[in-house]
Amino acid sequence: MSMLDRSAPGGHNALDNNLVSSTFYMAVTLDQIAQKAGVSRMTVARALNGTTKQTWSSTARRVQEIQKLADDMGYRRNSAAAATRTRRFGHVGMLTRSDVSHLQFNLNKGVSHALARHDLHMTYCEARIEDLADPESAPKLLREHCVDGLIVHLSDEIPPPVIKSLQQLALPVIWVNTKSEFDCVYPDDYGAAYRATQELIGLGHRRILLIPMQRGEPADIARPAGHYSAVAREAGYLDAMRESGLAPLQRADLTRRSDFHAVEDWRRVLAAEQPTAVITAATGEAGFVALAGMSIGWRIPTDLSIVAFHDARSFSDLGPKVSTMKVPMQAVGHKAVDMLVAKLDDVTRRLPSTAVPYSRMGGESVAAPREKDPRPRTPA
Amino acid sequence: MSMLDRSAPGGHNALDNNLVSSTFYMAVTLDQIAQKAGVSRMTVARALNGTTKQTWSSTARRVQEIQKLADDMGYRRNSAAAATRTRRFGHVGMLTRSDVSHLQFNLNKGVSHALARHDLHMTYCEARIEDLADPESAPKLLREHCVDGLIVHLSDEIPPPVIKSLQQLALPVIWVNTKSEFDCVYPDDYGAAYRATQELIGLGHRRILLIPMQRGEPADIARPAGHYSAVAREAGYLDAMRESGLAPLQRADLTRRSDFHAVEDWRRVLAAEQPTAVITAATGEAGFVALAGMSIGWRIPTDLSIVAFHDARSFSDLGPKVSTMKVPMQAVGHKAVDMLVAKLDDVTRRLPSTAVPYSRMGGESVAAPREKDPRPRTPA
DNA sequence: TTGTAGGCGTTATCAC
DNA sequence: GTGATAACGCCTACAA
Repeated sequence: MSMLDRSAPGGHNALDNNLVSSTFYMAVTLDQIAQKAGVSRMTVARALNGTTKQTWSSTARRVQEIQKLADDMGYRRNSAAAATRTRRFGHVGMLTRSDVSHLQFNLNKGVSHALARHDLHMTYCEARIEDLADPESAPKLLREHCVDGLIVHLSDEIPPPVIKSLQQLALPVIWVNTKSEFDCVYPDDYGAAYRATQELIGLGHRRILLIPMQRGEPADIARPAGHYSAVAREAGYLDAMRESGLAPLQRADLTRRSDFHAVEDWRRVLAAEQPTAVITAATGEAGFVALAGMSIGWRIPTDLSIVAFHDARSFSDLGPKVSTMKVPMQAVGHKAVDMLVAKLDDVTRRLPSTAVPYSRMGGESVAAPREKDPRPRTPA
Repeated sequence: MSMLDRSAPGGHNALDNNLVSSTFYMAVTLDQIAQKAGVSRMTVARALNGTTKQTWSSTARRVQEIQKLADDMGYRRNSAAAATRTRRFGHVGMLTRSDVSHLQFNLNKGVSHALARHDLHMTYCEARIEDLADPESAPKLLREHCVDGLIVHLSDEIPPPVIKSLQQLALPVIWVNTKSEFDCVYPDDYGAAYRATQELIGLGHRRILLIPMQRGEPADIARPAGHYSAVAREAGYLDAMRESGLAPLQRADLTRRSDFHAVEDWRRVLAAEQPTAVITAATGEAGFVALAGMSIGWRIPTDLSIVAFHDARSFSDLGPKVSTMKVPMQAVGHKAVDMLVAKLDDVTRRLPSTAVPYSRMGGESVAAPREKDPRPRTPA
C-alpha cells in the first residue's frame, strides 16, 4: 500500500491550526474534585449525578460550584468503574454478519439514535456466521461480559447452534429482520406490497406487474429470495389484486442479466405484458424498468407508473425520483431498541414480535393511467 | 405505527424451535471458579489469561482443568471490572456525523474488522456536528470516559470548536477522510484520477472527459465539492493529460438534473464533446452516461469507455459492471486502526498522514478506442 | 444533607 | 508457581 500523498492541491484544513499538542493528563476522579472542593467524594458524586435534593439555596449553590469545578477540571465519569458497581454496562451490542446487508446502514442510524436517547452506548460488531457458535472464534462481544443486551441482525437463516450459543449468554436479545413469535422486529413486507398495489389500483391501474426478488440477489445479502420478505411481498400483491378482482400479471420468467443489456430484457417484458404500472419488489430493478420503458417511447409516469421497494430512493444516488416503498430499517432500529430497553427491566419478559410498516417516499414515477392507452406497441 | 403482522405466509424460522426460556443466571466470577477448583482467585485468573508459566506438567494439567471448569460454568470476563483496574477500556470509539456519508458503510467494515484483530471493541456513535462542541449536547461517547481512542469521520469541514473539544478529551484520535499533516487517513483521490486517466491514455484514448463532482452532491454528504477530494481528482486528471500532451476536455457546464431526463443532458454532452472515454469522478453519474451513450447508438465499451469513482461497483446494485475506481474506505479503516493502535502505545506520538490508494475494480466498461471512429454523429 | 465504610470483579504487587 | 492483599473509580447502604 503506497503511503505517498501526491495530492498536491487541496490544501489542509482547520485541523492544522488546531493541532496544538494536547496535554494527556491523568483522568480526573471524584476524589480529586472532592479534595479541591473540600468535601467528600460522595457529595461530589451526588452533585454531579443530580441526586442532591436541593432544598436549601446554600446546597444548590454548592452543587453548582462543584459542577463548575468538575467542568473546569475536565471530569468525565469513568463508565467502566460505574459499570462494575451498578452491574450495568450502559452498552448495547449490535451484532451483524460480516457479509453485511446494505440495510445495516440505516439500521445503524436507527439503533444509534434510539440508544442515544436512552443514554446507552452502541457496541458494533461484525462477525461471520460460522464463527458465532464456537467459543474459540466468537467475537469479543460474545466472549466477554461487556453489554447489557444484544440486537442481532443475521438475516433469516440462522443456524440453530448460533441461536443456542447466543441464548447461553443469558442476555436479552432482539432479533432484527427475521421472523419468530417473540422478540423480533422486521419490515412489514406484506403490508407494503399490499398498499403499493392498492394505491395503483385506486389510481385506475389494472395491468400491474410485480417484479419479485430473485434468488441470491446480490444487493440484498441479508434478505435473499428464500427470505420471508420475498414471499410476503408477493402475497401482499396477490391479495390486493384478487380483492379487486384483478388478475395478477404473469411476468416472463427471465433470468436477469447484470450487464448493460439488462435493459433490453426488460424492454421485452414490458412489450409482452403491456403493464401500466410496475412494482419492483426486487432491489435495484426500478432504473432498468424505467429506462426500458423510455427506450420504447413510454414516458414516466404518464405511460408507465413505477413503484420501487428500496432502502433509499432508487435508481442511482443522484438519480430520478422513483416513488418508493422504503424499507423502514431506521424505524426497525428504533423499535428494536425500545423492545430491548423494555427487556432490560425484566430480563425474562418476552415481547411479541413486531412488523414495522414501510414508509411511502413520494416520487415522480406514479400517476393515473391514461384513459385510452395510446402507447406505441412494440413487438416483443 | 401499526403493530399488526399481516404477513400471513412465510412461516417462522429456526428461532421458534430454539426459543426455550434461557435461564438468566448471575454472571460467573473468578471467585466462584476458584472456590469450585479449590485454588485461589489469582490462579484462576492466570490460568484463563494464559499468564501461567507452565513449566511442570502438573501445572499444565491444572490450567487445563481450570479452563474447562470456567467453560462449563459459562465464565465470561467482566470487561468493565478489568477496565477499571488496567485503565484500558478495550473500546475504540467510531465517531461519525448523523448525516452519515454512505462511505461509513465500508469504513465500518474496515474498522470493525481491524479492531477485532487487535481484540478491541468498537463503540459506534453518530452525532450532529453542531452538538459536538457543547458539553451539554455532546454524545455520551464524549461526555464519558469510556474508550481508549477515537476514529473520527466528520468530512472536511470541521468547525475549530469541535476540534478543540475533541482534543480536550486528551484521547488519541485518528481523523478519517480529512486532510492535515498528522494523524489523518484519506483516500488518494489524486492518484486514483491520475491512474485512471493514464490507463485510458495507455489504451489509446485521447478524448477523455472528466465529470467532476458537483457542489452539494447529495449522495456524498461527507465529501462535497468543497472537499479536497474534488480538487484532487481534477488535478490528477489534468496532470495525467498534460504529461501526455493531451488537452483536457472542456465539459459543458451543465447543471445536472435529477429526474428521468438527466440522461438527455448527458446525451447532449457526449454528442458535443465526442469523447471516447469518460471518467465519472462524480458519484452516481456512470449509469446516466452509459445510457446516454447507448441511446445514441454507442456501445459500451466498444464505442465509449467509462470509468467510475465509487464506493462500490456503480450503476445500480444489480446492474452493469462498470469499471470502477473504488474508494478504499475499508482499507482506510484498517489503516486508521493501525495508526490508532500505534498511538495507544505512546499517546503523545504524532503519525504522518496517509493517503490510501484506490483499488481498481475490473469491469466491462473499458476498452481501447476504435482505430477509426465510426460512431454515429448525433447533432447536439 | 453529608460522610464513612464497604463492595463490585478484576488485575498488580509482593511475599511465600 | 501460588496466594494474600491492595488497588482501580464508582456507587450503595447506612450511620452521623
